Amino acid sequence: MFELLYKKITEKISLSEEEFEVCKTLFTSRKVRKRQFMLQEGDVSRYQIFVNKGLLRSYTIDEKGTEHILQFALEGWWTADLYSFFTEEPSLFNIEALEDSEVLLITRPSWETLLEKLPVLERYFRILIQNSLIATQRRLMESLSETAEKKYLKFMKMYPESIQRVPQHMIASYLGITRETLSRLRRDIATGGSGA
Amino acid sequence: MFELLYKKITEKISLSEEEFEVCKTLFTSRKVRKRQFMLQEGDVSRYQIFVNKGLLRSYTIDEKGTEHILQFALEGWWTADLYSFFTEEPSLFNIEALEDSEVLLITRPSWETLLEKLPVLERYFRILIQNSLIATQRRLMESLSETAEKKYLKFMKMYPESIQRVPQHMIASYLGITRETLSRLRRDIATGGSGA
DNA sequence: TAAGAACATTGATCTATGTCACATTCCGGA
DNA sequence: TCCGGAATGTGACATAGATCAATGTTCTTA
Repeated sequence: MFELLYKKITEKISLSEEEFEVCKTLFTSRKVRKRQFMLQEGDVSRYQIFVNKGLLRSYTIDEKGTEHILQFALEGWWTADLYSFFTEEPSLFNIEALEDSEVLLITRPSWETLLEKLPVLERYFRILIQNSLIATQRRLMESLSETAEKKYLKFMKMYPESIQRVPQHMIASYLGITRETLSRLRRDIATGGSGA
Repeated sequence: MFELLYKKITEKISLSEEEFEVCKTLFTSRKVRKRQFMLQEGDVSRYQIFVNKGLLRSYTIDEKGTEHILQFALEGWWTADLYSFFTEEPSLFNIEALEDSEVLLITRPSWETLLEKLPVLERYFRILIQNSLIATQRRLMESLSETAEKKYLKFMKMYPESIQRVPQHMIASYLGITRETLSRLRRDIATGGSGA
């Protein structure tokens, strides 16, 4: 149940199995079914979520009712609304399972305890968040400079696995284009397209 | 010379003046003139930059030659190309002073030393990067969902006067619109506009 | 295993914003 | 204090992608 988390942590920092025992006492495990919500807009994000198995997405809905996906979270990834988690303000995000999944949850108080007992985890989370920031900055720059087609091609290269598991209209929503546009540009790529 | 840095750090974590002495030995100070570059595309980002005084911007240039501004960095802010800084790969970013400025620089090796000697700074940097991630995620979601005009109005609300004093074409470039579009929507706001 | 829901495709049309070209204003340095 | 380049403004036109509407396809679950 905790193997993946231990593996992920020790990829970034060194942590003995004895130290890791502390983690086991502070996380709780939960199974979630496809389409089940871990967080709904307006609620406070009570947990940081580690995905043990399955796939989640976090997204907002704008005034027009259009969904915008911030993140897909696969096995071994973390997700949460960090702002809401730390400030306890209501969240603007929804977090929903796209497949039957298994997650590890940690509450804010447990998380504080964890960092007190294992301060070396500050480094782990710093690295994690740092990589996330780098990726988000890149995505922002690309969203401002690339055409819809290039964004899609880069996404496919970057996340080949997600392509198989996520419906197209959600990929469109992640890329900031409509499902119709994505459908059309896929057709164009498939026919004459770019390669040949 | 180090007062602002000390103030900024102790806003987030507690650090005695004695401990802070270590910092003083690991940073170097530099004055930069307006239009001077701290980093140019293709070079490795050798420093993390703390802005003591003045204003910098970091930006990329796409294949069409269009500039896209990732960040304005005011007094008390950090900037760097984190990816390049940590991987030592050539950077895709330029970092340029928009005013005569004064910065504190820390190299990668010094930064590693700093964290070894003062591990409590892991927490400081974690919090810093976390806030940056939250802000970048919000900016990304807004760039996907808002009109040019709303993005501009939010920008004006969000940022202090000093940033609003940067040339308009740079604000346009930060918002991901052309200077012509910004010019026109400012006219529209000024005349009939939104308020009245 | 059938019916409804979710998902994908396609055509016609619309629109916000980009592009290009030129005029005007502003500002820093000799 | 004047010059030249940077910055801004504006009109005419182009276009990527959105929107609307209809149809076809594939899950899923009772």
